[in-house]
Amino acid sequence: MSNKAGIPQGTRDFNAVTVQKRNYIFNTIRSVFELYGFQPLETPAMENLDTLMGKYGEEGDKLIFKILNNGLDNPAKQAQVTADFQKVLEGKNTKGITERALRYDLTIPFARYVAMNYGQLTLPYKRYQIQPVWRADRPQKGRYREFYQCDADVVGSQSLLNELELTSIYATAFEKLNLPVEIRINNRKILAGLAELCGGLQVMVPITVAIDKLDKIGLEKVKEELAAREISTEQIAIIEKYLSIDGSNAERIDQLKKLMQENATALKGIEELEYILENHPNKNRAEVIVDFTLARGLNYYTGTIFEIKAIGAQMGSIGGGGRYDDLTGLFGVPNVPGVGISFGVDRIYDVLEELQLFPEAVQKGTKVLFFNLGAAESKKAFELMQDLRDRGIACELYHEAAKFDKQFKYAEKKQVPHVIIIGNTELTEGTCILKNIISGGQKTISQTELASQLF
RNA sequence: GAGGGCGUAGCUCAGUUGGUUAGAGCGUCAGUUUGUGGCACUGAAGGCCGGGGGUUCGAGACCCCUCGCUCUCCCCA
Repeated sequence: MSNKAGIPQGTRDFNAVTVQKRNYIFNTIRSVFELYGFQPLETPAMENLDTLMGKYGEEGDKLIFKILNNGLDNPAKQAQVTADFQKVLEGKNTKGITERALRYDLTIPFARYVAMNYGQLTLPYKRYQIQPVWRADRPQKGRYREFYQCDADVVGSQSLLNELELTSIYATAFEKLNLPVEIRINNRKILAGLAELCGGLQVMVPITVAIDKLDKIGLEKVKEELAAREISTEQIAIIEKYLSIDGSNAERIDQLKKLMQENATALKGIEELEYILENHPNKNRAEVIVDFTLARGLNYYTGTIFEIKAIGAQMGSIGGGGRYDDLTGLFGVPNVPGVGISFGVDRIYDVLEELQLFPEAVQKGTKVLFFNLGAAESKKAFELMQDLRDRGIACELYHEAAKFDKQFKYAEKKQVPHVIIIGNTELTEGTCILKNIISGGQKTISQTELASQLF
């Protein structure tokens, strides 16, 4: 096996059928975004490394794909490059070696864009963005190094109406995709309140990291992890109570209120949560479930957080998002609140495939194949084919004069439903044979009749 | 970052305790069949058995290294 062809780990080629199925997902989500008044935005595949570093936590920084600078082999710069590379070996980033990176998500580039164009934007600015992102992760099931995100964010508005809209977008889009999901929501203020009860905001991150793992590692392991992070026995007891909250949404909120007592931060979070539960408009389309153990990794969230779980499929979350108070502050424009959601298209694809929920009509291709039975015949066929194309019907003429056998097999493999045969006889008579590949039936019609034929 | 599994024809995979010329199905091409496909039959092409080293009279198989793919954990969509 010489020169084996290959593509980078964690990336994929998409064949015709796959692209069509993916477009079905993209188009569905895009149409819902636009229905809710969101406008498209596209940003470059690469960003300045500075823009991305430090935004996704320590783990995230390691997963950013960095782009090597050009011209490192320039002999004149050799001493500097050698010194810079030494820094890289020590684990430091340096502009001498790399100053650009592939985007890691769509939210930070969006924040960068808002900061750069703040004066020109009509606020609140509602944008959607559908583009690939790259992560230097170890690929595995449902995890790729190149994958698409579909984000919708609103910046410049504190209003909880935005949360209602985004909840509704989730419900509507997944209903259109015919995919049953549960929308889990929580509020970072509740988690902050819990942290306040357990020693202060500085323990919020370790607490959220630990409780986020509850359904994976179980209560005992979570408690062990908390203890390892110097959280006292009484405080762990509070967290245990917090985690044991159960029942319907109303029951859960009730229990939480008792636990949180007079904590103002938590009460604010609960109030926001209740508002969304009471007012979101598409209750019949998807279930919204309060999940106090939901934390989400990204540390810029400050209010409502969302996560989407497909019902009946073995898959991690297929979407998520939340509210952030000050995303653009990192780029010099403070006090711009926002809230956003994201759809994980690649995972949605895998789930739709697993549950066989793609509609038949997604696959579309050539409708009519003209047989090629010689020079004069194919010339006429070409003419007639162009008329059909002008009517918007997808057609092909077989690429060379070949035996029937081959032309039929071509039509079958490409699942072309109709073939038109123009041979010697038909050419002189001004007719053509119209054959349905699926039924096998055929009829001879005049070439002029073809213009009114439906396919 | 940690740990499993797998690399044999274009694809999916067999290949016995190590044994002589490495197989099947699908696909491709040709023919049965120069104007009617799917089916069937016949035939052909197609392999440094991922790469390198070692053990052995002998390695696709055993050992070491290496590269690639895949899955799990961490983390995430």
